[in-house]
Amino acid sequence: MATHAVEDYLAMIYKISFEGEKPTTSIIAENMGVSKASVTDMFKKMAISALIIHKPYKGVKLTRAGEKVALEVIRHHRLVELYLKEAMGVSWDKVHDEADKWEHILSEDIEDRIVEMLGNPTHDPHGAPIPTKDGHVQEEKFTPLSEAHEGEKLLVRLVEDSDPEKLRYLAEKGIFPQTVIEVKEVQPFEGPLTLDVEGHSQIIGHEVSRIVFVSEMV
Amino acid sequence: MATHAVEDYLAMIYKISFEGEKPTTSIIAENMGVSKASVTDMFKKMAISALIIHKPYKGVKLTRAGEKVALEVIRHHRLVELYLKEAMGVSWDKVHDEADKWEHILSEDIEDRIVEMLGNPTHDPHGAPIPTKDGHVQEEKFTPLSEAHEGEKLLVRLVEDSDPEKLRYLAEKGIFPQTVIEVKEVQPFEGPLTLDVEGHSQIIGHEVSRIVFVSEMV
DNA sequence: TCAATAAGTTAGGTATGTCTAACAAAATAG
DNA sequence: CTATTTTGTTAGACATACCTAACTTATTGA
Repeated sequence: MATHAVEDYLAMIYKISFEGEKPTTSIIAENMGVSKASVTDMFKKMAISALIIHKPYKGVKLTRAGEKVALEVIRHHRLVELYLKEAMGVSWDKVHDEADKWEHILSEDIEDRIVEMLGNPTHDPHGAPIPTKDGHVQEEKFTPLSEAHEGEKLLVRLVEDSDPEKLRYLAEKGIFPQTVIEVKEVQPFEGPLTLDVEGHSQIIGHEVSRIVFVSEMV
Repeated sequence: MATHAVEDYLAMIYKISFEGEKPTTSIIAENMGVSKASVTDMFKKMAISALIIHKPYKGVKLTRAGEKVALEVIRHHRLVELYLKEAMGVSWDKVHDEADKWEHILSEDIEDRIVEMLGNPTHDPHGAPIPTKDGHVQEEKFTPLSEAHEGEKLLVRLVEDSDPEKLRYLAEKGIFPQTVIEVKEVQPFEGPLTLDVEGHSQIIGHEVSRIVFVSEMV
């Protein structure tokens, strides 16, 4: 069994890879908030356990075994986020930090009960897909709202979950997954966007628009 | 902040003391499933942190600070047990082991939500009182069913929660906290007890009767 | 009361997961 | 194409929480 720390590393490697970055020693160190030396040690251990393959300067690759552990942790995380929101009424900006703790102690039994209570959910409160029990996800790539153009009618699909401040801000503006927004105006030089969010005009900054991912309405 | 291990030691010391035993190095080692040397180390650390006072051969005493931590962990444990049973439908023989994991990661926020959802509960599914947030419990002493006499009409008040097998067995017999039972026959030499449990005649062994605690009906 | 037993501690070790400082190697840029 | 910068590793520590084996101290029972 992987330790909590190993689970965290594997999930992070998965996430970084998914985002199209190379999970190198430095990048993982940066994202995990630990020193590069610690990452070197961990990579060594995880390579011995056949969870990753490490090529210095090229980054790390999850083996199928490593990927399975990563997806299980991510499944736990996203299920717990949704459970906290739906069953316990925790606001969506707080569920991430709680889920970081719960993801490691969730038993099969409780996992199954949560799944049943939530009716086999497919996505967490931020729009991220929940991996299946047998270790598969179908992650989709969406466009950041920061790259939207005037006149577009967009469907919010996913919001990055790690910054509570920004999530609270977006909640105030009425921006959640499944919200339909129309882009009224895009100011140049990374300027603000004027949106129509369910009949209300909202102006948001470029910075915050980068964590909102959208797809075009058909 | 106390580590998980320290929290476990403090809760165990509280429990052992409450049961009238002296929490000595050996007894804690036995109950925690660790070596005596480990307990010596831990006692030293906890004494430095002013959580306990240790007098070799005399046992350990919780300081008020230590007691508060112990009661907080126990509060978490018992609240989670009840939550798992009431809100998630987990059977009472399984809640203990799950709660052992949850008790250490429960945030104030989630704790408050659980309390609210359960309507300020006072007792866990085994009949044990839930300490208050400010660190007080009013634990009551009950008589083990193993010491009951023929003809007595008794109210089940508490069942020890650590043995799932026995809990499942008792559940089959319909014996829970608040169940009324009449003692029909007590066989000598630690023999079986014949009970009337809500109109059904039940025979249980002496061993299992020792984890059931009762009070007399008025 | 004093020897046997039980209880407790010390010394030295292991595993996990961190760190800093020094060093090595690869990538990149002029 | 080599010098600088970036990236990565090694060496040596530290904290937590364990362990066994050896030793010491207190309790107890004959």
